[in-house]
Amino acid sequence: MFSKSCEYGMRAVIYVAKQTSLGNKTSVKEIASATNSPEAFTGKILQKLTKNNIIDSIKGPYGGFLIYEEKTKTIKLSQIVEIIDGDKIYTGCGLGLKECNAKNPCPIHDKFIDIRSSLKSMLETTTVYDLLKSETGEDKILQLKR
Amino acid sequence: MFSKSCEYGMRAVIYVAKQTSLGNKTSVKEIASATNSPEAFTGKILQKLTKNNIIDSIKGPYGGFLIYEEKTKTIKLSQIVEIIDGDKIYTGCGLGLKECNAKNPCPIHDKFIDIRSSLKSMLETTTVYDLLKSETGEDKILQLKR
DNA sequence: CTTATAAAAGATATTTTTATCTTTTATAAG
DNA sequence: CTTATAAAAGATAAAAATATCTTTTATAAG
Ligand code: FES
Ligand code: FES
Repeated sequence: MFSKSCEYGMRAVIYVAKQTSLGNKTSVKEIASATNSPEAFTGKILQKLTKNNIIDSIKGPYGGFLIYEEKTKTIKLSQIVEIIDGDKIYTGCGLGLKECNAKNPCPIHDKFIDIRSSLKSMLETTTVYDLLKSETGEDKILQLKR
Repeated sequence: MFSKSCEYGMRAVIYVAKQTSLGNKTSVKEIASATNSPEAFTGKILQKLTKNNIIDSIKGPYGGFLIYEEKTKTIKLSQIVEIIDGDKIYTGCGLGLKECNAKNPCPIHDKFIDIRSSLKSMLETTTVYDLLKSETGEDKILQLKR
């Protein structure tokens, strides 16, 4: 569904948010290890997310990454996906035609846009904050490694 | 959503089915041109689809690819996708964890499986035959190039 | 049997994605 | 000011996906 880069990115943001909520800044090394992602590559992705103002970073000793809780309420999964994977998943044709166009639909258009819309809507209505909150109770673990 | 190979494959199967229904066998060259796909690469994909018994091929003069109408009723999009892209799209975790497991769910599990299931179900309930039939009338064009 | 045609199979090349390594910049603390 | 730390930036490298080219096999027709 998503590229590896995007998966690493989403896992990283969730982990950073969790750590910030616990009062910790966290390093590339720690993020990569906690999310089971390659370290240097994760660094590149964090760079991109920082440039795009999803997370914040602080250089130097006692530095690291963080994202304030208030901000987690405004960051939607759709933003992370779009920054890393672009908007193909929201606008692209299921058969890979250059443009998806209801006026000139491909054979799977009607069925495909239902799915595509649900996905878009799910990503747009899910904030990082939502993911930190347990849905079933207080102690659901944030599972990011396996 | 799908790999380019998979997109080419779906477009090719739809085109072959359409041509068969018109009484024509069709060549790699014609399929590639009609679906706007790279010729040699499309040949490879057609090979794979033939081996997996999705379409039939005939070598030599007056040869080409075909898929009988009766068969189009039994071939689901899900089969084409699985042959080319594997089952990651049906079973994989949205965050890319090694396994998606409801007993040990990742933070987006609940929301993600809804989408994944709808997609799976859509692909499993859509046959190649369905795609050849107009949904709004008799003369909806099969759009495979753009 | 020979020739022409078209797919199958195999080998190679290109591009994109993923991953790593090195150098630079910022900054906290002594 | 110097040192240590950690991210940013830039340069390479490796792997996977996409694409092409060449050789082989099957077969229809003369
Ligand atoms: S035209 Fe193909 S999905 Fe809309
Ligand atoms: S565990 Fe991640 S989607 Fe199921």
